[in-house]
Amino acid sequence: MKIATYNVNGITARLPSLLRWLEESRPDIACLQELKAPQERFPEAAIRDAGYGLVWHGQKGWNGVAILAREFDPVERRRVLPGDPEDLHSRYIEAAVGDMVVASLYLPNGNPAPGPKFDYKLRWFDRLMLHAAELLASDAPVVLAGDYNVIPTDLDVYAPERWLDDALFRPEVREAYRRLVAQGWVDAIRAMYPDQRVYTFWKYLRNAFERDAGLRIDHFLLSASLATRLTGAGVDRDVRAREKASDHAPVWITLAD
DNA sequence: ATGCCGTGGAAACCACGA
Repeated sequence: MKIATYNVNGITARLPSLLRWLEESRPDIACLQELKAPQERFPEAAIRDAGYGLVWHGQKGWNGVAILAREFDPVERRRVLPGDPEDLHSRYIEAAVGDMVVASLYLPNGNPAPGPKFDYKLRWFDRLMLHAAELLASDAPVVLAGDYNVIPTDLDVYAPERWLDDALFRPEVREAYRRLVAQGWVDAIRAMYPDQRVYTFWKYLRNAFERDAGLRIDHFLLSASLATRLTGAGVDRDVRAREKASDHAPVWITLAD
């Protein structure tokens, strides 16, 4: 079982690349973020033609998340993170895929910090923590996959000293991530690569990818029953190297059946 | 230190990203 997460940075602009990657990588489940398309303009037919059932939550202009499952229709459980009826950003969708619960999430960026956007990020984090605790208590196999916009540690950024005041790396955010994981989740990429630098995002600017000036901000959090099945993980860096690439690379894990 | 690049929406520039 292969599960991937991929911030596409615009599903419309990325559709050809996405379809090529799906065919090559053949994930059983793919969580997408930053669709940047309204609900009715998501290219559903093209994804279904590629062999994937799906649920998605679009939004005009920004955000947007989806869950794709190969030869399977995910059963939507929720399309908002509970806790704030006034939050209209489409940043969370959750579905059952077989006996597994899968969430695709796009945590707010939070810059500039401090400020209202940073406050929103921290509030969103609090809501995620409450919901994640409920999911853990359910004892279902759960994977929370997506763009967390969190650099967890110094090992996850090419130049930590340059990111100290950034909303992705501020102490409050690292602490929130640490507390979330401490509920009992396993950070799958870090579990597979305890000491290595693994990046999932490189800015478009200044040849960041060629210099490998990257960040690890796309994460898989696994509940305990899934973590024991973890057999592999990787980043499809070749996809990031292509023409017309997203600034994020697809990230994936494999689980024993 | 920087929005230098990229996307989308609206309008031929702007917001936003991380």
